[in-house]
Amino acid sequence: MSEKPKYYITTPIYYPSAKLHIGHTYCTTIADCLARFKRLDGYDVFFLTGSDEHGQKIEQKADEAGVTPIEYTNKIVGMFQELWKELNITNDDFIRTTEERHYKVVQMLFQRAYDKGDIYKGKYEGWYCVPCESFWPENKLDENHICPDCGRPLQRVSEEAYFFKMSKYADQWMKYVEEHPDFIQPASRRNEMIQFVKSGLEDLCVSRTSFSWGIPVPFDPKHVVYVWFDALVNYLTAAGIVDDPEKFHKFWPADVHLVGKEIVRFHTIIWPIMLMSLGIELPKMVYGHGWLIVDGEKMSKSKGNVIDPIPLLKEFGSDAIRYYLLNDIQLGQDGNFSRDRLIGRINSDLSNDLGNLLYRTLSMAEKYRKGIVSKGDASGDAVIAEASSQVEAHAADTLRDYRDGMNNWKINDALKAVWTFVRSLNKYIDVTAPWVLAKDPAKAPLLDAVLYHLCEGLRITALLAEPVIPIAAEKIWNQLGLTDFRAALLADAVWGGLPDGIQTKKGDPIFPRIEIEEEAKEAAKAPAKAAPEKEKKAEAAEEALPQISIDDFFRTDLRVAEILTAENVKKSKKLIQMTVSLGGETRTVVSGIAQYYQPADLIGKHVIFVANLKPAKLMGIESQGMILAASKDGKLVVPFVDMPAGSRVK
RNA sequence: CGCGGGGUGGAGCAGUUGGUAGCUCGUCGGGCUCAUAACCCGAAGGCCGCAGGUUCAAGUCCUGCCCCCGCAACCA
Repeated sequence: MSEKPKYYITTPIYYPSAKLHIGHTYCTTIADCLARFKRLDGYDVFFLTGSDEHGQKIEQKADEAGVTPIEYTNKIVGMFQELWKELNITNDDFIRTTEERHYKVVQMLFQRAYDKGDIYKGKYEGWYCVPCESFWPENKLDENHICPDCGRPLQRVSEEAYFFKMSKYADQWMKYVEEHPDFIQPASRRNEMIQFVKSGLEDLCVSRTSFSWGIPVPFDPKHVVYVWFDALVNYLTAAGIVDDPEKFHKFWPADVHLVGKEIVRFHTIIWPIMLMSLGIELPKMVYGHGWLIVDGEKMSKSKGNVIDPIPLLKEFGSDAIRYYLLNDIQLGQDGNFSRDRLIGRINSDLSNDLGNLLYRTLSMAEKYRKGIVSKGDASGDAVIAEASSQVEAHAADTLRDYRDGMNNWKINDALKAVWTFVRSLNKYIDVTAPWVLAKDPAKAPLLDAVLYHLCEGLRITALLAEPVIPIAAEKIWNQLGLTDFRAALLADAVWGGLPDGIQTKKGDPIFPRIEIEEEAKEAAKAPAKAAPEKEKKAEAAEEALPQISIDDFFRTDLRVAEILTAENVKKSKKLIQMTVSLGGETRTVVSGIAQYYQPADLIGKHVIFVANLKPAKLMGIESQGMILAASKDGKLVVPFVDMPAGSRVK
């Protein structure tokens, strides 16, 4: 009686300062696919995701919204959970860092590290740029101590904080990583991290006094625990380190933390060192996946090309999105998300290859055999016998390659193997031509054998496809006349599992084709979810503005301003700093137009200027207003006017 | 010399320890009629960013350069 092997996989816990985008969806989808695969392969799986809810930013956002921080995060975290439901994510737990169970763990572990002498009270000493409001560590500065951003002199400042002795463990870390080459994956990230540690580790600031939305330091409650000692510990909390020692014993260490490349450093350096200090075993692997790029550009709010997965899910269904993300994107590196490609993959792989295979197979079963599929006998025809045994052998090869791919972080290779098999079944139909066999009653055993091979091939395909397209996989299973899909295991994906004489039940196509014309109509109807996302977003934003009264309008003080000076902001690609005259007074303004205008072309020009805009700091420079510009398709044009500086614009 | 990723048929990507350059889509031609205008077969299309070097042999290893894209780091 051997116990089931266990598998503990996590995603990062996401920060609820905004809705999740397709990038988070990508990460969670990968984790879900692996979790489902392991379950299918007989593992006892614990799959964790959650939310990281503390910190100054949440505190501010909640304040702006006029609610308490927990009210704020409740709402956004609810949206996270809704998204995971829509995507068919099978997480076994959802941890929120605001939960009681987590407080206990953080405080206990913080205390433990403190008792051990690895946390000490110190002063956050550093060089501070007042205009930029940012700290700079010594090693980023030269002997002049000027701000790397704005070039102004820095001030030496200090504030009380607790520190964690990272530096103490640098050698131990290096030794561990050398002895565990698989700990950081892929290898390129590992090399990056080794370089980083070689360049020297500094102790980590683990508490703050400047905000209060966090877990209090147990022995010094005016401090709250800062970021990593709070967030990373979630993996222990959920595994039951305090509440459920038996569970913890079973599942810890985690088999893999799946993270985006931007947080690989925290998960592969800070986290292991924390665990070393706490005397807790390290996770077996941290895998850093790449990012999703949208039509060649990184997603960002300012570009307006952030993709919201919800409309996509509503339009195409979770299986299609999952399939696309898992098949079309290379795991270790950045991948391109494109709506056109998504539709292309749905049509060619899901509708044409797989969906149509099921549909035509069951159509023939229905037409020729009233839906009943018997094993038959292929030996009466050399060609059919040969083709049939090839299908059987291919099924076994497919299972092997699929397993290899799934186990080695090559999900797309695994899927490629499955789809090669699917195409071979389509070809098998062509070679055996069942419609010919159906005309000759003497060939009934051959026809049965062919239909059986097709259905059995589809049964195996359904099992292998489950981690990726769970809904469709179950539909295939049920249409074949099978039951209890949820209880099926990968071990059942061997040839011959389909019962003799089973009654199939053809249904509607499992993946209807997406017709391009309909798609265009759909896109026209619903701009927000249509491609190219970029432009549509911009249009939607414009349309979305509510009507305002004339009084509202006059609250904006628009003036003609003359540009007196203009220069590129140092180290900035986008910003131009200008001084402008409003007739009487002059203002400093920073504008993101450097990619479209040369400073020299601006001097002397008269532009429309928002004179009563609240000042804001950009690259450390205070911008006291805004120059109006028209934007379209990512291009900017500043309208010039021929009126004296200071003129009111209305 | 700030850090990192990348340049491979029209598009998007694979190419393990060097050994005949592959896949999907698209295009063109043919086949089939069970099927969701689908499926099957075939073909065209590549100085593997550039230039050197190592080697019997380089997409792959080394050096230099060019170009694109992220981040640091900002579109008020």
